Amino acid sequence: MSAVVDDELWSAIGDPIRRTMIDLLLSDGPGTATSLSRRLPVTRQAVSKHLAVLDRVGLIHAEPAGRERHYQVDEAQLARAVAQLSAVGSTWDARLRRIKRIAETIERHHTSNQGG
Amino acid sequence: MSAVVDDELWSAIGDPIRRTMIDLLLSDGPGTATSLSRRLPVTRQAVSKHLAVLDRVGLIHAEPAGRERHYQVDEAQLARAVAQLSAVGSTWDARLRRIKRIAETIERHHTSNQGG
DNA sequence: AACCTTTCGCAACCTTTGGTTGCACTCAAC
DNA sequence: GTTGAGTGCAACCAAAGGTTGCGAAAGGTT
Repeated sequence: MSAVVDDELWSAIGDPIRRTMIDLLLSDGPGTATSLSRRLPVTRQAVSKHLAVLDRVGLIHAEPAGRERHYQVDEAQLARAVAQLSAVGSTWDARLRRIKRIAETIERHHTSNQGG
Repeated sequence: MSAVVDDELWSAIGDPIRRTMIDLLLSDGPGTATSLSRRLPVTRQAVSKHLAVLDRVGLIHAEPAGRERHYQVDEAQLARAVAQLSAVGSTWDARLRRIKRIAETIERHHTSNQGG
């Protein structure tokens, strides 16, 4: 019954640092562990681990460039992630609406039964 | 530059178990730690801890009923969470589209410069 | 009332994950 | 070839998710 989501993908974007990293890669273009760490409140090594996580689920991929490793967002995979976000969102949204409708129905019953 | 999201709220719904719990509470109505644990792959105590987390960020609230504690979703707060999901989603979506447009522009340049 | 069952909360403990520091290696530039 | 920036690996720490074990409270049964 629960929305069919890829837990790996979700937990990858569930971390606030990783979300910010994706944000940075999208807004500033490809970057390295070092360049990203300069714009984040954690060390290069921590960033490196996060990059490994994102790489493992395919949200980003690395391109060796000399002594550097340039990471960039995999657009298709991120699009999938976005789709899952909106899927879960709309599922909950629909349920909330249904609940609200039922609540209103009950409210009406009360009103008609007990005369306000 | 990153989407303005409530990290507490995000990390609350970032956990797959907690997401499923919200799902269950929405689809089956209010439940207890015990009732939820029967439908989840973790123990009652683990569920109890998750309920505490969700309660702390206001996504659910408890109602003592005899020896039981009935938890139910706070609709307004969940609506806020859904809004944040879609906010992040659409931010990324917009950036992806922009990148795609730029990529196509570059593609066109190549085509016109190198003549195919 | 006494008893048994269910549900809960607390505490101890283990494992994974995110974070840090330290160090050795590589590649580029001088 | 030396120096400097960027990487990767390893050890170590703290917090989070999970488990078991136990004792307490509420409800049903006899």
